[in-house]
Amino acid sequence: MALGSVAHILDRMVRKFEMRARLDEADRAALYNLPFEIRAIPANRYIVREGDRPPGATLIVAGLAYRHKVTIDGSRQILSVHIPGDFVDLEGTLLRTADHNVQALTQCEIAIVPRDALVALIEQHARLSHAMWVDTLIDGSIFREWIVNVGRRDARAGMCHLLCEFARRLEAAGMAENGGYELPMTQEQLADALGITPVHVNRVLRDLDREGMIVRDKRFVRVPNWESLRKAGGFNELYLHLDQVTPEAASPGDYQSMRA
Amino acid sequence: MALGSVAHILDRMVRKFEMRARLDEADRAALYNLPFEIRAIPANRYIVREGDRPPGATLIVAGLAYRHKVTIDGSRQILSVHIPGDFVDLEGTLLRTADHNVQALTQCEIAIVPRDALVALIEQHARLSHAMWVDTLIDGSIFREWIVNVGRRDARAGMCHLLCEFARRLEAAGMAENGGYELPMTQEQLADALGITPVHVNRVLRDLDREGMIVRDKRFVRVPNWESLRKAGGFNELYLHLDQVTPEAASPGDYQSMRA
DNA sequence: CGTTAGGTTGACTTGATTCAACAACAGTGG
DNA sequence: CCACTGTTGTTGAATCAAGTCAACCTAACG
Repeated sequence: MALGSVAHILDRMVRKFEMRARLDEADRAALYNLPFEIRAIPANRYIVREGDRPPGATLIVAGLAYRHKVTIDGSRQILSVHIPGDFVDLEGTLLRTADHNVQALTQCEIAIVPRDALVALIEQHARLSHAMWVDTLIDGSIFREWIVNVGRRDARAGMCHLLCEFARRLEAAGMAENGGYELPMTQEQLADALGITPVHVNRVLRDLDREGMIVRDKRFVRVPNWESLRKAGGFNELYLHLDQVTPEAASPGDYQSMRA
Repeated sequence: MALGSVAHILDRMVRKFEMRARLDEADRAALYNLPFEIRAIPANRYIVREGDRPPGATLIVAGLAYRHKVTIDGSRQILSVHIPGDFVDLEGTLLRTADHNVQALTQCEIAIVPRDALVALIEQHARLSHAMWVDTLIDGSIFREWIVNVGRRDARAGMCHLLCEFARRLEAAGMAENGGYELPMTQEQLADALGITPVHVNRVLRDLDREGMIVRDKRFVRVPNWESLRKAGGFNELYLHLDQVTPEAASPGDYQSMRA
């Protein structure tokens, strides 16, 4: 994507896929020519519900959203948090039915791309299909790390890891100010992401704060010492595949601006 | 795949992808013409290590394998268990580096498909690329359910859920005898899959056995009352997408034999 | 036939939950 | 403008599910 071009609704999505495979002009044009319908979603509104058969794929254009499942006894597990540029329901679109819920974390703007247009796109553009597949693989990698986070890290380490992940992802997306970021999640939502209780989230955050691992101002989090947070969470960003380009792809430097 | 044909090394893989998208003769032929190298792997041998850059994709031909990660403090989390027909390291092949380990659970036979051949295949066969992508989406769905399992189910429910998942998957693959199956995992491995300790696994299994929820003979598990195990685990097989065919795909009934 | 991996059980400890109260704050309507 | 209300955050005390430690048992195997 040429620098200096007028910002477009789909820019973030296109930019992301350019990091996933080497696209040519036709690929880019095809992405930008996708039909879509923009919709504004207030915070906390459901975007997809388990069991839905959505008519199209949902792309986050602005705001944050999260996936979650609710168990039979009513407890909720948050599965991932998504940022602008992410498709959040390829499952519901390409598989038959959505197997989990997607809900707006903050106020969102979403673009709905009709299923047929998406299917036609991937049938006609092998590289785009490849890029989207790689994207799905990376999502899977993040899910795997979350299994580790809830399965094998205690509350404190899990929280540190989660904060590290958000920091790096928001930073990579240019959504973090220097040394901190706005994390618009309630403690209850953090609890549901970590598989613990809100009360315990509160205690863990308090302790991290007291020890100087983080500095909180409302929901803005600042990390004075990245290295100690990273160690406390056992965080290794390999699983985010932030530098992911296919081996054939762009020469080094092309995406440096994304990695600050 | 025509019934009655001579069994082929790649049959299970081809059969699986036929459930993921409607393939034509050329697609099938391309799959069967993939070059590969067969290798025998003893139980517990590593197949892929975190950080590896494998030269090709590994397909399980016979036996079981599992993915896992080890945290900084040495505890292990098992991420998934794989059966014949599954590719286990598309991550290492299509992304730059493997972000987790893959280890043989039992003695395995694997087929290694060179990376270039695989990339050529997906570039030339949109439907195959689609099928494999759908497969990755389903893997992701299973990972998500595992996040719920370790995050929001207690040890007992988690174990029941895990046993249900294995039952259904092995059944769908024709690897379960009626009413039971061989689960070749040690209690330590079950513990690492559930994010608990081996000692606790032992107690949970003992309790389930005493209550008549399961009947054990070595590692062969029989489920006398499927419905009660299903309820105790809060198991809903939607997430396995066992019936997954693309909407345009095969007419109903084609795969009934798989679902006993 | 000793060695080892896996399984089993009891006693004790601990990280996290539960319950319950209260504080801070934003929004809403009289 | 303030009282009212609901959501989110905070803290203490009691309880519990799961972990830890340690002993011992069993079966497989070179």
